[in-house]
Formats: sequence, C-alpha cells, structure tokens
Amino acid sequence: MPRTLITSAIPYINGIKHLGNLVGSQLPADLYARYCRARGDEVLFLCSTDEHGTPAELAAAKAGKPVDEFCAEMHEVQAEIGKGFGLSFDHFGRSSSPQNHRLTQHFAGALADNGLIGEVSEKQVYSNADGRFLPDRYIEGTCPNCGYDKARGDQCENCTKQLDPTDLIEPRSAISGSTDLEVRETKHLYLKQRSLRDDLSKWIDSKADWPVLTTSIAKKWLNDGDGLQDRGITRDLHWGVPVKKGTEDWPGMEGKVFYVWFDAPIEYIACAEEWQDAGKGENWERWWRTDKGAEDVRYVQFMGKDNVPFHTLSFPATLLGSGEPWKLVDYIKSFNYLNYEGGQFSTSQGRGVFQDQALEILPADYWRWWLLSHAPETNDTEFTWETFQQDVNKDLADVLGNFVSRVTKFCRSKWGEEVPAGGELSDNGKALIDELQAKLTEYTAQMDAIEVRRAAATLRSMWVAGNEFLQSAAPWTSFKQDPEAAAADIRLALNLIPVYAVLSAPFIPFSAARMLADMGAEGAAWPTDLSAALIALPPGHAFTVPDVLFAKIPDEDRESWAARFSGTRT
RNA sequence: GGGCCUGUAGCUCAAUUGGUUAGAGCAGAGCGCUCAUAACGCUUUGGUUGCGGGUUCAAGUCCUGCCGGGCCUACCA
Repeated sequence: MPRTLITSAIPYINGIKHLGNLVGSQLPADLYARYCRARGDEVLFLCSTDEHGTPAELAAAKAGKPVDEFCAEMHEVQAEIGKGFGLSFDHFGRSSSPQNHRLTQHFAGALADNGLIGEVSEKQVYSNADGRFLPDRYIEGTCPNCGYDKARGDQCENCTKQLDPTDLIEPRSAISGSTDLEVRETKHLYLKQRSLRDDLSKWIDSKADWPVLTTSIAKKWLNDGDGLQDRGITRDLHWGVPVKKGTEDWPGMEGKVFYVWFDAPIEYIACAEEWQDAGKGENWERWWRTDKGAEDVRYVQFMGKDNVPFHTLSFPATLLGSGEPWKLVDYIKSFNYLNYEGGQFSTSQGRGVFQDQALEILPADYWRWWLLSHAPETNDTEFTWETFQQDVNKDLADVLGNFVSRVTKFCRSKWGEEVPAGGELSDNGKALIDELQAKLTEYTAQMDAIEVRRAAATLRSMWVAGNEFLQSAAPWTSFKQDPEAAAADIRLALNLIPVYAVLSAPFIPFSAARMLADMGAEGAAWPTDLSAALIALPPGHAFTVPDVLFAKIPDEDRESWAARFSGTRT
C-alpha cells in the first residue's frame, strides 16, 4: 500500500485567516489527502498553528492576554474553523508543543555537533519603552532618501529603497511610538547554510518534476550574488523555543529563543509525534525516519509561493545538516495568490472574506468547490462575488444538485423510493458508462498529478454527462410505452449518484456524505470498473429523496455580502 | 535597482513544450425538452493571443524593445 505524508503550510497564530490562506495550502492539501485515502493509500496529513515570533506577542498584547493563553485560544479557534471547512488533518498540532521544543533543540544540537552553527555578534535596535529588541520592520522613521515619514526599518514603502534601521531619521518604535531607542550588541546563532550549498543545489537539480515557481525561487537563492547566505536562527524574544544544544544549556544564549522560521518547519515532524502522543496512531518515526520505515513514504508539501524558500532551502538544510536520516520532501505544490474584487485580500484593512465569516454565510462545500476549481495554480486568481455566485449556482445547484433531484423525484413518482426492477442496460446507458470510464481515467491522472483545476473541470464534465444521458434516454417519454426501459435507465441514473458522491468527496465531502446517506450507500468505495459500480444499488434498494443539496445563492445575498466585505471587518 | 513569473473571447482559464482552422466553462443569442432547484440538452455569436520589431517552411509558443500586472530581494511570518 502506498504511503503518503502530506503537510500544509502551517497558518500563523495571530488572527483569523482569509480565504486566500485557505486555498493556498490547507484546502488543496486536504483535497489530495482525501483523494489518496480514497484510493487506498496510507495517509498521514498534518498541519499545525505557527505560534512563535514577534507578531504573536504583539497580537496577544493587543488582546490583553498572556501570549501562551492567546495562542491556546487562537489555536482552538483555527482548529474549529478547520473542522468547519472539513479539513481532514490526522492531527492539528502546535509549534509551541513540548514535542517541538525538544525536537527543535535536538536539531540545533545536531547541527552544532556537525560544525554547522556559528555565533555572530551583531548590533540590534532595542526599545527601552517596549522592553524588547525590535525587528527592522517594527522601526519607523523618516526615509533619508525621499522624506516619507512612515518608512520602515527594512525598506521605505514609498520609494522602495532598502534601508537599515539606523538610516532612518528620527526612528521610533512602530509598536509604542517611543523614540527611546538604542543600539545594543547581541549575540546570535547562525545556520551555516553556505557549507550545505552544494548538497542543496544537487538536491534541487534532481527535482525536475517540480513546478517552475518552486525551483526558480530556490535557484535564485542558491545562486544570487555570493550564493546562499548563512541565516540567523535565534532571536531576542521571550515567547518561543528556548535556545538549547539538545538537552543542554547553550552558554551565552540564555534568555534567547530560536527564530520562528527555524522551529516552524520542524513542527511538521513534531506534529507526527503529537499525533502519536494524542493516541491517534503509533510509531511516528516510520513516517519521518528513512532508517525506521520512511524509505517508501512519498512526502508532499502544499504552500503559497511566499513560503517556498524556507521549504526548499532552510528546512532541508536543517534536515541534511543534522546528518540524521530524516525524510526530505518529494514534491512541493505551491500556489499563487487569490485576489479579491480587483485588489488583494487585506487582513489589516478587513478587505475580503475571512474564514469564520465564510462559514457563517454558506456551507463549506460552496467555498471548497469554488476555491479548488479556481485554485491559483498558474497565476494569481480573482475572487468576485458575481462569478462566485454564477459558478456555484451553475456547477453545484444546476448541474450536480439538480441531477440528483430530477432522478430521485422522477423515480419516486413512478416507482416509489426504491431502485426499480426490469429492463436491460440501454445503448444510451452503455455509451454513458464508456464515456464516464474514459473521464475517470483522466480524472485519476489529474488528481495523481495534483492538477487541481483540471481535475475539477473533469469531475464537472462527469456530472454533465449524467444530464446528457437523461436527455437522450428521456425516461419520462419511454415510460409511457416501455416502462421497463425507463426503469433500466433510471436504475442506472440512481446508481450514478453514489458514484458521483465518492468521486466528488475530495472536493465536496459534506454533500458527498449526504448523497451517500440518502441513497443508503454509505460504504461505497472508489470505483475502478464503472460497469460494476453502476449496478451496486440493486432493484428494490430503498433510498430517500434528498432535500435540496445546494440551495442557490440569490442576488440579494450576493449584493449584501459584496457590500459587507468590501472593507473594514465588522 | 536586481532576479523570476505573467499578459489569450465580456469574465475565469486551456492550448500535448515550434506544427493544420487558438479551445472549454460562465455570460449573450436561437432552438428543443418538460423528470427536475425557471432546472436540463442541442446549436451558435464572440479573438490582429498587451504593443512594435526579428528568427523560422511554420510563432500564442523562441529572441529583442516597449507598456501593464505579480512574486521574491534573506530581521513579517
């Protein structure tokens, strides 16, 4: 049995995410996980919240809560939202878990033992009023180049000039506004990525099947300028994984924590341990250690394009540099961005639809279907309420939902709520099975290749084929002269419903479950031979005519939502 | 500034990597059907492939210049 390890980029803890975050990693990862399970793979699908770093501390302060409490609450909120969207994580962990603390410290120790950690003394801006060191972009001041008075310490947003915090005129803390800043000497650990450059380069070159979006970003970092640079992996913060060398203290690093981008990917591994410790499975190392059974695991990661450097370089550098047999990623599926009504989704401006709001106004499957069938695979994609309404109404309500409705209701009116007996498979029926069998092959190949939009289009065309079949078979006409022929056609059409449900479940799991329940076909498996699958419900098999599977989105709702989400979250 | 990606029908996207007449879905138009959520089916309008040069027997595809959009640029994550 193939074994597939799937991770989705872990969402940051500081607030509720918008739909762009969902479609860029978690949702396609879930699609693939559900598909792999349905095909019989052994799957471990992991995700977590990414809880460390300055923004988490600041968000907690803003909420007036201790950071650990804030993160615990937000983790629960995000976990609930994930459930609401049907994200089928085998475990939804936390990067602040004890497992990740231990593992992160372990990796740092292993890297140090291999001579891959250096200590660098550097000057950092410290804010006395805030009582903390400030990352460059949390320092504001006047740009020495253009005079813009809200330039950030890393770059001026107005003239785009790269800056050093010390370049700013009248620098102040972006957090408190305090000008009581000073430059302090502080010591940090660096991961010597330079020493691993050749190994990483060779590894990336071996990934000929990766999307250009992924490899070109990696190669840029490997080859640009002086090549891959060493990277600081510690920070002067309180909230995070304390710096330790394995289980031992690290002299000179007291009070410091690892940089969030060092510990966050390690959480992919720690999450498997959390999964085991939560009693959901055992022997987690057989997913992650090639010396303990992970040799035959295929590992696939999902992420937005902004995350690519960390997953192609920093994290592999950590794994390779440890000298231990950790499983490296086999395939990276990266996504572009989802835009909103001609601009970007904006968390700060409250522009666009946030995940909790999306679930309030419509069932998860509406969002899943639209987002996945428009996944930004080759380009940034645009969400507009008008196309969303049109597409969802057409695809789900008219094509799929109405198919189920017309078939079950016609049957009920002529034979009652059970599969009718009599007649034989018609020529129309045979043609339909052949057509669907060909499309199923296509669909499977697209899902295997994680071609999300294409797979959605193929699936939809299978739904359409059902309507075409009804039109050509016209059982409402044949019933008058030849009720047995009509019965045979309707029997086939009824059998189509569980097949559609199973094939569609990765996209629309909630509706698929309802379809199976109403047809009394809960145990239906992924079909390979459609001739067999389409006689699974025998004559006499009872079913229930489903309630409306997908209610249409009326214009009034669309209009009010478009107004409500145009800016400023309420 | 630099690197990479990108621009195809009103909209969202394709085009087997240089090969016949650039295709789908939606929207629009016409016809049909009456089982169904005013649903379904069939037919159909619509393109100087951002603009200008070039290479080639052949260019949406390769080169070049310009115009527009996006991402990254290593201390946000």
